[in-house]
Amino acid sequence: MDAEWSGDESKAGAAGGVSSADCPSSPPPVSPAPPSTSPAATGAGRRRSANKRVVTVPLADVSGPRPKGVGEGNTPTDAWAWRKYGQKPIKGSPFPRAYYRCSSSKGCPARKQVERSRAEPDKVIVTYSFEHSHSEAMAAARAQNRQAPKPKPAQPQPVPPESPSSGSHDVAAAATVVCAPAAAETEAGAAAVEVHDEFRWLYDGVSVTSSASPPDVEAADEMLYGAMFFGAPPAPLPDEFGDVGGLFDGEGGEEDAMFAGLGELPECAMVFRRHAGDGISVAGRVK
DNA sequence: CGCTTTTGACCGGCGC
DNA sequence: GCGCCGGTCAAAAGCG
Repeated sequence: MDAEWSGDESKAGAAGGVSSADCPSSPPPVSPAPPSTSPAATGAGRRRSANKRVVTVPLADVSGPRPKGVGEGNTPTDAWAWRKYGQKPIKGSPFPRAYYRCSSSKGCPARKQVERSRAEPDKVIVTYSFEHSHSEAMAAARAQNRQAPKPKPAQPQPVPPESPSSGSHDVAAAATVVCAPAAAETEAGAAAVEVHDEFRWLYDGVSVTSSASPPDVEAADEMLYGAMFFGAPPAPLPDEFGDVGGLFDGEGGEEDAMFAGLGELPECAMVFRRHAGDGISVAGRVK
């Protein structure tokens, strides 16, 4: 497939070379986000040759499932608890990039970078590095325990982050998930407001407003992540999202217009997962 | 009290 | 060999 593999060369990674046009059922009328054009992108991203998953998600989505007490760590909608450990302005990009580490487990090597897409400010590029060395349930429990009291009963996590066969972590699979802004609305909901506050660094000029149903949001979340981490495309994403799309049409004045202009792309989450046979050990810095 | 966020500095890698 | 950039660590402050 056309997964953006930044295994050895993490260039495209955050540079923006992410395939923002992979939606099966949503022909992105939006500019396919010109990959190149980023000066830094070319010469940048050379460090850490670990495989990474590049995920493009709507800004709102990214900040949706975040109650409040939680830091932006939980940004990119997932059941894991993330802790921000750094933020840096990236050359060639008007938006800074935030660095997160998994705080669910102490020795979890999982990391992720969050940055807004240059091409599409309404989307954020989340780059995941390394897999979690613990089960999602654990993280979820932890996360919920302190941040989101949201009752997440059903939803049998398909499979733990661990690899299907190896059952190990380290292994980094690269996946490119492209979601339309519509999803954003879904998750946005009330979170959008908070998002704006906590994600101002991401928004940086982009106002997000919309209303959605939490349940749907979570669903989208699970699905999105399920695909990303479990490599198992949950189910009819387009369908679910399609429905969702219709949910947020009673609000979001500017946002709505904005997204509408984008082409109200339905929700799509393409996942290109791959296995990195080579054992990528956490290149920890021996300081 | 514990955890997370924020900001600055340092280190390492890559390109020229 | 030098410079540039990205990535990570560390310390301090704030909040729940």
